[in-house]
Amino acid sequence: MTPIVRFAPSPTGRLHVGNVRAALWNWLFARSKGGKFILRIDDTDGERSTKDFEDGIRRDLQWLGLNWDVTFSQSSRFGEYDKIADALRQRGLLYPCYETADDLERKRRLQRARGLPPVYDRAALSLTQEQKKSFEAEGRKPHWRFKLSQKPVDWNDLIRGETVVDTANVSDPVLIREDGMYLYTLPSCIDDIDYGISHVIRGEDHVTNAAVQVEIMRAIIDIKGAGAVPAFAHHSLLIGADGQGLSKRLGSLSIGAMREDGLEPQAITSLLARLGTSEAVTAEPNIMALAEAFDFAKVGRAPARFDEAELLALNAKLLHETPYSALAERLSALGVSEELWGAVKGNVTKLEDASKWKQVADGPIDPVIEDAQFCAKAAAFVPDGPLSDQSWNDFISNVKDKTGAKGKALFHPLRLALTGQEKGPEMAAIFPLIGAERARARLAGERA
RNA sequence: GGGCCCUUCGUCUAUCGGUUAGGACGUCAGGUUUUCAACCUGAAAAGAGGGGUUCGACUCCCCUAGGGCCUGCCA
Repeated sequence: MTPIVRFAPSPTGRLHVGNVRAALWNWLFARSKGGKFILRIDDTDGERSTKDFEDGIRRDLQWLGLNWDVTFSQSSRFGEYDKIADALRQRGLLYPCYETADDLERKRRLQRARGLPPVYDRAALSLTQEQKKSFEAEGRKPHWRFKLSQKPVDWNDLIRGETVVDTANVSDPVLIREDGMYLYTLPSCIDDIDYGISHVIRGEDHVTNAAVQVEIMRAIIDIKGAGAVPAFAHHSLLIGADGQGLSKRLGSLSIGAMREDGLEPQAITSLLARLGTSEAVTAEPNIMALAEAFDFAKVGRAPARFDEAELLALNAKLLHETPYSALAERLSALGVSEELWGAVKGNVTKLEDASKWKQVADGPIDPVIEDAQFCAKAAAFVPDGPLSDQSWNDFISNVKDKTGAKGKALFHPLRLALTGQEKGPEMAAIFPLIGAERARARLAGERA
């Protein structure tokens, strides 16, 4: 049986590192097993969902290389949800409640104050027909809760192992709001059954939900007379480099922001695929290679730290290892030649850094003159005509002979004058690209 | 407040009662580059604390501390 998995974002915000990790692991698992990856847009909340967010999510996933086999939106399936909801009502598994949000809030506070878990007391279950009618007569609309079994639900989680959640400690979930809008819970369960989802891979913030969903899915399977409860894999969530939860600063960790910042998608997927696993994090230009090594057995249970500095370092490493041919289009758009890339790639963190070195090669830049006399003397030894690979060596030997400078005292002032930078690529490689004329001018302290 | 999960080098982790506690990234050192970065090689670096159980605990149990998550008419 080949797996069918889904990533189900709600289009109420941008994709960030946290939900991309879930998306990526779903994708890697599907691809490693020759399965299907479904992108489902959970847009039952018509007020908060926007087309812009949906488009953004699709764009981000595509940019990362996470292509999908099937995609659909929940808003196109309300008819299906209505059918199941009716069947659940008939079976007494979906019952109307008339408490207001304030009522519920008050109850919860009271329970908490008494040291009790804030679980819904099912008061609505003992409402008489007359009471319900009088609520309706007042113009009150019910919200609808699913009646849980109040028994332990267990499953063998692919990451967490044997997991048990006692639904006696969980409130009967509201499936339909007072205004008739579906919460994500029921549509998600129906879709997972209808689309034959074999594995639900997501964050551990859904562990309790899983128990609830198992019960709902069993009811749906019973109604339909077909379908199967999927396997679950709940991974730990990411925390920040400071060891604290990520939720507060998710905005800056959006994939869109990273793209705009000039990061390579492969750096992001390389890090997120292996962070929190026993697999070493390496710069992996080919996302399929990540899929081949993917295995739930390698996934740890402790929260893993996401460090932007690590991502940046990985981005640099990736670029250092990438040949010109793979980047030709983007580099030529920056006006960076293969020769220049070869000389400077070891000194870039982001691709756009190559522009800085193009500027150094083509000018104009302001030289940094440490020792004007020394630089002026050196200028006299810049060879004439086009410079070659050998030119730097010839030049430096002459300067050394005539000035007596050597080592750092020799190189440092020349590097500063010629490139304006403290550090950079090997001078022998970049010297010919700067050219004799500009080199003389810069050594004289002129902008060139 | 209640529930669930977690805690090994700075970081991600291996170990599934007996190991010189291994690897990767980072750090540092050396090499190379007649400088720096890059690159190559090497080194330093860890079982949160306290109790048990055991001939023997990183490993099993309990407590403490710390962290994450859930506890919504959000997802």
